[in-house]
Amino acid sequence: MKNLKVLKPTESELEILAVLWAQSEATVRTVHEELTKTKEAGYTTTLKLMQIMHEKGLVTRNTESKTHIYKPAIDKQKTQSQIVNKMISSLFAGSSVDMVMQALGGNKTTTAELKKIEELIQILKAQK
Amino acid sequence: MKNLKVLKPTESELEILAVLWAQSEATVRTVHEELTKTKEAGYTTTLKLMQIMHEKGLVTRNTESKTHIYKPAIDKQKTQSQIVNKMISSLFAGSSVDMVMQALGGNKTTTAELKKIEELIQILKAQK
DNA sequence: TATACAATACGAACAAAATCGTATAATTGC
DNA sequence: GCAATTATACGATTTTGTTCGTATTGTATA
Repeated sequence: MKNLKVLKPTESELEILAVLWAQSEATVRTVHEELTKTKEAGYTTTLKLMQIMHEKGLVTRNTESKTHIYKPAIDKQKTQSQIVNKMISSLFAGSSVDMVMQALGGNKTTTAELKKIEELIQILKAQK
Repeated sequence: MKNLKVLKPTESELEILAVLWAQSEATVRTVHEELTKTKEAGYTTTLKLMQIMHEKGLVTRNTESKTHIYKPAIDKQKTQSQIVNKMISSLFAGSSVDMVMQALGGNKTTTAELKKIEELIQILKAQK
């Protein structure tokens, strides 16, 4: 009995999770430095956020040494999928295709990437 | 000088915008009835939300008759793209492909939809 | 025209998230 | 060992979003 209730990370929490997913684990300082590459934030703010995330069970932490080490406690794929699906249903009236079009339409996708998606589509079609 | 500052609708506001986008225009009552198909909400709550959206410039309204008529004031495509792009950058480390894979991977996409995406890809490839 | 009904306005309360200051404890380098 | 530094804890405040009750006004109709 662990993740029964759906944990819905906030915007800020997602940013922190993204760092943790990328690095597997990190200290508050590391996370904070990563975040401040993109946006303004005070150190204690990041600290507090991560403490709250710990309370919520979004992260685990090792407190053996003074400097705590945090790890993500929820699955990256699952979380991504949850959020994407929610967005598809609320913002794209349930049409994943519409969303994909929006995502790819920006013309920023390289040929190689397009090829990758084509391959995925082949696989999916084969499964039908 | 219209949309200079990025208007970031909240969750609830997006739900309302979705209705307005779908119907072009609507009264509070109509929007509210649409919303309550999905979720619980008091009428005055919806009303208040729409009034706030008006203050923020997310919608316009015609107040000639007693019953006001609301229209979306921000563009559907632009808004969708904004949100999707933000998600790609914050949740998928900037990889639109990763997000597309997540969106399509759920195995809920029909063959017809897959075909549509393939066509889109052809078009995009032709543009390179 | 009076009554019932439907709509808006508005303020207040509540809730959730984010921000930050300060206290305190551990650690490090002289 | 002590000062400076770095970390956590924690409470308080602020900000933002949501919810709802109540007052008021317009509208239709009996």
